[in-house]
Amino acid sequence: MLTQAAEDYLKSIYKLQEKGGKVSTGNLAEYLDVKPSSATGMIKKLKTMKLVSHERYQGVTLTDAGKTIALEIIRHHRLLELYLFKALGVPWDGVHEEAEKLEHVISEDMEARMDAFLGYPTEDPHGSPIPDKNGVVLKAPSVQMTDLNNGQSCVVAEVSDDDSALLRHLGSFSLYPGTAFRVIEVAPFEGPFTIDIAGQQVVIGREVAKHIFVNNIEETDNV
Amino acid sequence: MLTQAAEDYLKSIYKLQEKGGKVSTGNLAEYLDVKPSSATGMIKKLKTMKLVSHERYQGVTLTDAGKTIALEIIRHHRLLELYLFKALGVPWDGVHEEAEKLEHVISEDMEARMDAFLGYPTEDPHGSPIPDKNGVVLKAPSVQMTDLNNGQSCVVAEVSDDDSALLRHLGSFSLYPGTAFRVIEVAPFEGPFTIDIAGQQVVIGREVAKHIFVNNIEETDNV
DNA sequence: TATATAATTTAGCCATGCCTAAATTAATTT
DNA sequence: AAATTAATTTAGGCATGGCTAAATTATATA
Repeated sequence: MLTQAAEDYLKSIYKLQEKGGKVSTGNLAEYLDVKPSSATGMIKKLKTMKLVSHERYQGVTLTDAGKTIALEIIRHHRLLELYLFKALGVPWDGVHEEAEKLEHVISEDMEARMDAFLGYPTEDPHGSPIPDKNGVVLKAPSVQMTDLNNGQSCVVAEVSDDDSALLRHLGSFSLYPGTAFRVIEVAPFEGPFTIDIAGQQVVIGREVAKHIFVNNIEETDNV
Repeated sequence: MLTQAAEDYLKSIYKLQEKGGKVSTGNLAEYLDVKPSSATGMIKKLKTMKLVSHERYQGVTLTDAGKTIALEIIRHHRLLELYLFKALGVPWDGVHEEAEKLEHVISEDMEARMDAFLGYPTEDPHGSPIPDKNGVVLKAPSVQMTDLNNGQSCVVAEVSDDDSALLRHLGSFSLYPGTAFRVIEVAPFEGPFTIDIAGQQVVIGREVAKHIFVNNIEETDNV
């Protein structure tokens, strides 16, 4: 069995790899809120376990074995988020923190029972894909909200799950995955977005919009 | 926040204290499957935290603060056992192992949500009392099955939760808490018990009977 | 009471995983 | 290309919580 710390490193490498491409010691350390020297140490250990590849100063890559474990942990996390949300009514801005601890601890049996209870779901409450039991992830293509233009309509696909305050903010506008909205105006000079959600006009700051991903984009006539 | 190890020590001290009275370093170490010297070390640490009292060679006692934490962990454990059993259908011989890991990790919020979901229960699936949120335990008095005599009828009150094979064995006779049975014969010389459960005759070994506690004892006529 | 035995504690080591500070290597600027 | 700056790694330390082996203290036996 891997330690919790090792699992967290693998998960983080997977997520950084997914976003940015190359994963440096420094990026990884920053993401995990540890010092670079600590990351170096763990990378060395994971390498001896053949869970990552690494050449000095070159960045880390997950091996197939490492990726399998990373996806297993991510699956646990997202199944737990959805389970806590649906079965216990934990608010969507609280499920991440709870899942972060539970993900390392649940058995395969419990994973399977939650999966069945939830009807073999494919998305967590923030719209992130839940890898299936074989580690297969199907992520619908989506676009960062900051790439939208005036007059476009779309549906929220996914939002960041790790910032509780952000989630409460989005929740106050009902900006959940599945919610449709229309861009009324993008303020110039990297300004905020004014959008229409179910007839309500709402202003979304640019920094917030970076954490929102959408799909089903359509051009609509201005009102 | 306490470490998981420290929580396990407090819980174990509470349980040993409950059964036997004096808790020695050796007993504690054996119960936790560590060496006595390891127990000494942790006892010292818990003492500096004022969670236990201890004088060299005299045995350990929980302070009020230590007892509060022990009961909190036991509450988590038993609520989890019942929750896993009722909400996820985990078999009763599997809930202990799972709860053993989860008990250290769930939040107060999750504890409260499970408690509400279950209707503020007072007993886990093995008949052990669930301390309430203030740490109050109400344990109905019960008698070890080995103290029963021929012709007595009773109801199963509680069984040990930590031996999975034993639980499967008991389950095969439907010997759950709440199940009534009548003692047909106690074999002499510390022999096994022959009992009647719902018309079925079953032989229960003495060692097994030591793990079963009963109440509502009545004398009945022999058939 | 003296001695043997059993329980407990101390001393010192190991692995994990974090840290700081210093050294090394790579990348960038002049 | 040389020098500066940035990234990474190494070296050595700390806390946790195990371990073994040796010393100590208590208990039981002769």
